[in-house]
Amino acid sequence: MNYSKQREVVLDSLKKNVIHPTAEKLYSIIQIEYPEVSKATLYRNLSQLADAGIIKKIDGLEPSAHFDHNTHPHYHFMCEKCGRVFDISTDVAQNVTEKAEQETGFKITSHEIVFKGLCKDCQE
Amino acid sequence: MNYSKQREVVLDSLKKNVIHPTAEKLYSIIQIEYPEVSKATLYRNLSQLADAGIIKKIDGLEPSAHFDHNTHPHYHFMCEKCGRVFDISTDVAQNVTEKAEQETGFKITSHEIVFKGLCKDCQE
DNA sequence: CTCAACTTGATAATCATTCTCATTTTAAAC
DNA sequence: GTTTAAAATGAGAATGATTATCAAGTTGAG
Repeated sequence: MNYSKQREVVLDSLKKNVIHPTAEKLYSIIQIEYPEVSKATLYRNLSQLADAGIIKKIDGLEPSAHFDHNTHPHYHFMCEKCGRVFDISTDVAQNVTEKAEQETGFKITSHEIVFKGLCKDCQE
Repeated sequence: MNYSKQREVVLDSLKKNVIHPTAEKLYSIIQIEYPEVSKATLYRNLSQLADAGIIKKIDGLEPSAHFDHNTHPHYHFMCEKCGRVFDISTDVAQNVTEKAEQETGFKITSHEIVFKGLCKDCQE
């Protein structure tokens, strides 16, 4: 991957926005300061960065993909009221890969847990 | 929900096809025997049945949604080679909801785990 | 049987994303 | 610093999945 100003902007903006934004959300954020980044470039760079393991695409949050600059293992929680996405520690489900491999005989390379419900703020 | 022949066909076809088909896959299956079921009706009924809790939409298997007639709690595994989706017992991750609620203070109403890797057949 | 609510098929519309391609930028080699 | 091939870009077209629209047909309680 060669350097490009636009890719730098995409990655920096994702790092600055810990809200696990969707591509569209990130696009609108970037537009404010860097209107020179096109939508095609944004999508292109999001997949490239994800392929390179520099960012992570969060599955399970359809209809549109969310992205996370934190590639350390962790799970996610999405509040069904405010829509915000929070990180959940892997502590909540230990050795799941091992257990699932034992139980099935499958070779598991990745897994993802998505919780849904109400965040603290929205419970009130 | 009133009765309709088409809805019956959709539900029966999903029950007969344990492969966790996508909407499009199910459409092509249904077309063979019941060409009178339109795509709009299929999509409409899939969401209605899912809203009613009669079937379940499996998230995390983008880009298109998969459906499951088994609404009992269980997880999923998708083989990255053959694309098949298998059920995984909830044994592999016990008390995750409780643990996550304790850790975060969020009210969790649902969660989903999707594993990816190679199924038994594809490991050879 | 009647009638309002529900459902349908056909198709248009929408949304998210990917693709195309001519132009521009990057960076390694000279 | 010039050359050059590979990489990256912007604009917009194209695609795929899904949802919306709406006139016409179906269902079921009274």
